[in-house]
Amino acid sequence: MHTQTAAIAPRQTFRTDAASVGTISRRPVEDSAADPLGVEGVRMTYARNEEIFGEGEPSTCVYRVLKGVVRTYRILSDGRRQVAEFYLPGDIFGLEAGDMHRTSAEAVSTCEVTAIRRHHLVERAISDCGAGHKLWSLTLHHLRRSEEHMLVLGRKNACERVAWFLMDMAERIPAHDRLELPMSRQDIADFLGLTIETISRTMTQLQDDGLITLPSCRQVVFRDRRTLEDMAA
Amino acid sequence: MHTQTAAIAPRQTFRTDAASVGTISRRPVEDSAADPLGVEGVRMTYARNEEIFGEGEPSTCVYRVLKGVVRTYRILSDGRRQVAEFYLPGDIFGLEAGDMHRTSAEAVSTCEVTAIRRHHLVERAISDCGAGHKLWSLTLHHLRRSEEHMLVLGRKNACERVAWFLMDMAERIPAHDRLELPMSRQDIADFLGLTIETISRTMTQLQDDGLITLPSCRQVVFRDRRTLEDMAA
DNA sequence: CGTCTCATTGACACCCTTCAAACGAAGTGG
DNA sequence: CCACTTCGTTTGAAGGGTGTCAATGAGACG
Repeated sequence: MHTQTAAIAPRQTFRTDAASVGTISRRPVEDSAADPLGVEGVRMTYARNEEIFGEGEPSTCVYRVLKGVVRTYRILSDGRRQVAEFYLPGDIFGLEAGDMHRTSAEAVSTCEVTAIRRHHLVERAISDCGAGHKLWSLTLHHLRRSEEHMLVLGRKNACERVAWFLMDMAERIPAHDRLELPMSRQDIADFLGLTIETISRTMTQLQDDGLITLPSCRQVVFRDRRTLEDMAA
Repeated sequence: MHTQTAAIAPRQTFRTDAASVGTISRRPVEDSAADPLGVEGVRMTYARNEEIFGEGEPSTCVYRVLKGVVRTYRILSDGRRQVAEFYLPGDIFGLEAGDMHRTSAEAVSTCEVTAIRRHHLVERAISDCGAGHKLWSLTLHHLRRSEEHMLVLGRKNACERVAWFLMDMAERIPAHDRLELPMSRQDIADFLGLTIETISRTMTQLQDDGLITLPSCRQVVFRDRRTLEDMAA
């Protein structure tokens, strides 16, 4: 199944810990789950770092996150990785133009998803225009986010990227001036087109500047949202 | 109309030359033009660097390129610009999730487009599921390209970016081992997240390495496609 | 308490940017 | 036909931001 992931750089070794639990967690948890798209799906659980689908695999399902966080990404032959998006509970991922996945998807944390057969969705989109329109809107929304991401990757410096990331996550995981990061520094780095060291240095600098405090490496407390938002803009 | 483009860096001054011809060229050329999306549109011409729509404006139309090239982009308050995509004849642009444009669009060269009323398209998508499905596919295709672009911006060096760009353009503008670039170095730089100087230096280096020749700054002749494709991958 | 993984911090290198100047092509006017 | 201007491109020199390499620190777990 892993056609493209033959020669991966040493960094990706963390992925191996999923193999040990893969066969167990990949079984469906419940037979059916009602979905907001109006198509029945199958509930699945994935362990941390377990692959949900891989680049080059046939695109049979579309997924909706129930619990946990999922990342989609692409990798170059030498192991450089670009995380395209993080998907939080309620988010839908795995929609593809063709019948092959162009990105890979993995569980950032232990997570539950509903898997919806792609052809069920397409059939419904063809018969029910309302559902089709909803899917289109969803894709347009993804495209808009993707274009924003391109602006960040192409034109913003490390500080602005991190500030943007924190503001974006804070918006998606609402909590009063406090943010629990669901992903590692490496994930953030690969999302922002930086290295883990730069993420770390930038975070501590934001702390030194009095914009945030870091009770632990996964927790961020906002102390000056206004300035952060200005940096992120 | 230009709500967001108040304080732009000096670099954007080239845009002013469109103003002189804007009122003339903006008139419809023909009343109606059959479109592959099955909705009638109005043919328009735009001068080089003329704005087709701006960030923040209401999204009333979707466009199809007939002649010339269009760029869509976003800019930061200090003038940094990220070109999201170049649209060639046959391409469709201007589709938005909401009723407001999140990017701006300008004519790279003098160009003709068909403008299709957005609500006509949406109405048709709602009544004709086939058309709706086509629009969805189109958006998914854009999303796929956008994710590839993110990988380039986030993880590739200057050489790889330029090689990728040249290979991509060569694929979209087919001609035997020869490519006529429709856009300036500045456009390429802003598309690839680099500076104009880096683009120039990289191009001459590719020439020195025997991979391309540059008869003029807009013309590229491919001498070693294999190596270029390896760099681009 | 030892091990493992991930995060932080430091020193240094390098790729790309910045600033500056020269170059070339196209257009204009004498 | 030739100066002159203008705009875009090329080239050079120097600096800075981020990457690389390496060591240390901090939790989690057995």
